[in-house]
Amino acid sequence: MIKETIRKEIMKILGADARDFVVEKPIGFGDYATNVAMMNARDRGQNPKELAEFLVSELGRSEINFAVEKMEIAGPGFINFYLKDETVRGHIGEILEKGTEYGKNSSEAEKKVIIEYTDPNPFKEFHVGHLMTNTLGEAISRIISASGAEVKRACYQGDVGMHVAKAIYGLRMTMTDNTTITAADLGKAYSVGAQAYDEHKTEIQEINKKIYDRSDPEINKIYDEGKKISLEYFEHIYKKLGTHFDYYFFESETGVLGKQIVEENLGKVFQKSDGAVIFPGEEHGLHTRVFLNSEGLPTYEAKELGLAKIKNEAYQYDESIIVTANEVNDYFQVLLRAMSLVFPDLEKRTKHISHGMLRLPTGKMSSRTGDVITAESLISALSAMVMNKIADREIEHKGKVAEEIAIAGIKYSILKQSPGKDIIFDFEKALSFEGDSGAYLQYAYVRTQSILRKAEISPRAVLGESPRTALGEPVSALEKALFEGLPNAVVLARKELSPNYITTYLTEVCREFNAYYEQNQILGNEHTEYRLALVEAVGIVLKNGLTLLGIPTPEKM
RNA sequence: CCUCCCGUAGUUCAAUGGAUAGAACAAGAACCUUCUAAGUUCUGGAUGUAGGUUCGAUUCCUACCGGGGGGACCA
Repeated sequence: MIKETIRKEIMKILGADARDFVVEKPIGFGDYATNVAMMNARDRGQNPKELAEFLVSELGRSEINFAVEKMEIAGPGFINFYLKDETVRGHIGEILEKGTEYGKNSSEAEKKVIIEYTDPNPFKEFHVGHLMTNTLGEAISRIISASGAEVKRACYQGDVGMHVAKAIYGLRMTMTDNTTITAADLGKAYSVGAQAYDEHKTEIQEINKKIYDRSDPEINKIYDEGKKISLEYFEHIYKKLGTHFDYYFFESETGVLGKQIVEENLGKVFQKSDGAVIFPGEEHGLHTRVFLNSEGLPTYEAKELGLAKIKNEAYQYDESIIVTANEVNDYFQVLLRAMSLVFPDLEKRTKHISHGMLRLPTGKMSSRTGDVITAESLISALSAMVMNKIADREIEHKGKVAEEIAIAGIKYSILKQSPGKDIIFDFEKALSFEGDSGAYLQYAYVRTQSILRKAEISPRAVLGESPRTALGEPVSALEKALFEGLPNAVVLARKELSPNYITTYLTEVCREFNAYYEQNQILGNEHTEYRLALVEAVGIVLKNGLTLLGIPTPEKM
């Protein structure tokens, strides 16, 4: 990329001890700009403008001149680089050549990354919170893959514990002997069990124990079937969401190992306290947490230590990323500190990132009271409204398209924000499909494909020719937006683990494309060949970008 | 009480320490005999308060105010 070339040439001039600087693509001040002069002037006893002038004259003799038309010094000492028209237009050809590979890089070709996300619990609902984790985790997985790393997706599921006992209690109360369990029954059963917990505590605790030791054939049967139904149901959702997992880990597996790890480090890392085994987080400026409860059972904390080890045995990762809701941030701090003492080599490679809560105008949700919005009900409610809107259009597989638009609406609203903050999900706005929304991006893509279908010549035909065929008109804002935009956004999104850089960029491309579309007739004129190439480039950028976000791209809508 | 996160237009969100703080919705005014108007163009409107660091602060530091999460046997 030109950006890297500029950086490299500046480093050649200044030497390796130069202070860090950025080369970025600002809006309205040339095509690329750098703050290098301001960053380094003081060290050299110069003022920023003197240094900038020196750099500009040196750069004037460097290889960037193949691409750069002129350089200007502006403001307090920025250097603005104006690219040559053929550089910008030449990039359109590059986009077409690379096709589905455009936007990717190979900076992490040797790296192995495991990423854990979604983590729904069998016997409970797959609710909108899981939808958020899944959307973010899937997007990040794809973005890391796009930088060349090998990425394995992991899902960690709580198949034992009180929530399961409650659900089984509820199932026994609500099911008659000869019915088979459905996924919908499980959510209801959990709610029944949770509400009955205060009155039937001992009975439910008894069930919990039997789940662990598998001593009761009737409970085993309900448990095995319920778990199977749950997991099948989750797969059905994953298919809708366009996600899949390479590894499934269960609490029933991590618990045994976790307990063992804690016991091995008793007295060194962990301490006994009030009959439980704790990690004294307060000594580290955090808070103290229980790892083994007074009955000797591992808590989630201990299980997580077991999980880290199991993950590493399953896949020798260089980096392990765990995506959760931010309500467990403090807990993860404690856990990672404990891990740094038990498995320092694993802790160094582990990173926890979190997202905010999805808040609905109706208020808070609770699976305990059954007052949840499941992912599926949200998707189908939105799909129905989309169906209504596209009722009189001639589209094949209308139901599928409607669902893809609905999912795009949800995913877009999650991925347009920087992760970590709560999301206020407003049905009305997600459905209005005006302005920045999933449908806005999909619609722009559909427009590109519609034009390409109508065209009688292939835009590939212009590939071999010089992009100068279009020199009769000035370089448009659209062409500038396409120049190296997606690869830059991918690099930034990877570095910050923030897909929203890609979302924002794609929205900008769409805005420019729609404006271009209004002002310029694509088909049937002297510029058609070049403009078609441009349209195809827009289509490639949108398709590749949306795919990285996990947002589907229908061909018609 | 302790601790972590967040305060940006009326609303929902952007902004890798940089230049004139970007969008969208809502409000007002235009544009469909032209490649899908789920679109485009134009007009108003914002960094909680007080300090500090810096050539430069929405961004970093301190205090305060406001909102949310967490604080030993759930995660």
